[in-house]
Amino acid sequence: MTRSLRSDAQRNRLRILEAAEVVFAMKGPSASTEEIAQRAGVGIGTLFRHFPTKKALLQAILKELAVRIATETEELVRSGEPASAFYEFFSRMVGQATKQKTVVGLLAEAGIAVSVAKPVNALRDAVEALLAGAQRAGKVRQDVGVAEVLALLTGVCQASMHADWSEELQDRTLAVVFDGLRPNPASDGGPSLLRSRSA
Amino acid sequence: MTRSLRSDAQRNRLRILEAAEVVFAMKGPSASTEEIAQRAGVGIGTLFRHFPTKKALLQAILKELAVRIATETEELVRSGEPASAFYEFFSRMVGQATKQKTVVGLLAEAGIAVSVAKPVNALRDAVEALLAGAQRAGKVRQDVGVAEVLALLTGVCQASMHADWSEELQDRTLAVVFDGLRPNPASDGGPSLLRSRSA
DNA sequence: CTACAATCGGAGTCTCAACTCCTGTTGAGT
DNA sequence: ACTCAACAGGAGTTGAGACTCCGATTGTAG
Repeated sequence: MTRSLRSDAQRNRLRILEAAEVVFAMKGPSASTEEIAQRAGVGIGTLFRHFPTKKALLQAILKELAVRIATETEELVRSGEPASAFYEFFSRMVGQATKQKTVVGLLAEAGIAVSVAKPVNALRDAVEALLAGAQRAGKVRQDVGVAEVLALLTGVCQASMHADWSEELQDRTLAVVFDGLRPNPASDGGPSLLRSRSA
Repeated sequence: MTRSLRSDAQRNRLRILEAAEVVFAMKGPSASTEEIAQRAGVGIGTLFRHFPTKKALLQAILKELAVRIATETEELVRSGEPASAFYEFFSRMVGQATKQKTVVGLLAEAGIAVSVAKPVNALRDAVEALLAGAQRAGKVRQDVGVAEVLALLTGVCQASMHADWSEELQDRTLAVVFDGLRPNPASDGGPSLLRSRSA
């Protein structure tokens, strides 16, 4: 298998990971590897020794992020009220996106139909559980699925990241989305755009 | 003022504009100038003679797009039913974004508080009129403003562009947003996330 | 038809960022 | 303490894309 790294190598690997997380969060995936190396206090060569390509480094960060968020989300699922948990999660996510540009990329990957990576799937599953709970509690309409939720989440995050919204605008926008997600007591009669879920 | 260009120069300018529109629409703003020049059937030098920087070219395209969309939108405002016009416009916009990557950039600019360019402001005004009409017709709740609408529109467009959605997912997502935008007959009582509009 | 200024074209420059290579250094087993 | 494979570091290579320069062309005024 993989023999354990020399102590200094371990330390540097960690430093690089930490630096990359910060830099990618601030500047997005287009941040330069040199900046990361500098922030980590290592040479560029060292960075590429540990992560053969920039893409590999980005994926490592994304994976870590996915695990952290998935864990948080699972906790939300478990501990307590499914009613507010779902909306809480949604808000928190959007709030982070403004500063954590990485989450947007992450969500985009989660939106892809069949994700290969396990942590991303875990995140998707956690969101699904959250949604299911809120639906059982009657706080989210029955006819939406994870796909739409992820889609909405991605959209709002991306938009809020690009043009940085005021907190008020963010709240207002979320309020509209949330109202759309809530079950509508007066939904009998009018022709809905929503076809009933077939599968 | 500006003396009229030589005939061949006019022709080339047009060709470049057309080519740029197509290429930017397909590949987004990161498309290379060389590809545009090639598609237009002119040399790179010619391209940069007409548009001193890539940015200038992009802005020219964006401006044109803004004018076209603003015009269409104004027509929607004028001719007929304000009720469906608003939702029609929203849907159409999202539908285009998948293939016209340029519209996303355009909307992002429109979201900025004080836009400098006239065409962009015209677009914003047209959307505002559309919204006002739909609100007067009772088809959109009173407490949303252009800012939120533009924000929502941008978000959904960006998301649909990035991961290309199936048509069904697109419809479902739009349905949720639309339901959020509609006035809620049963909105008395429950604590709403929406603070009443102050200004 | 001629002259010539406006225009064209594309090889070449410049910049920036990912990635490589090789020399010097160091952790750790003996 | 000694050895040496593993590792660090950063100058240098490579590639891509925006932009420049100037000799070759061409529209058009006279």
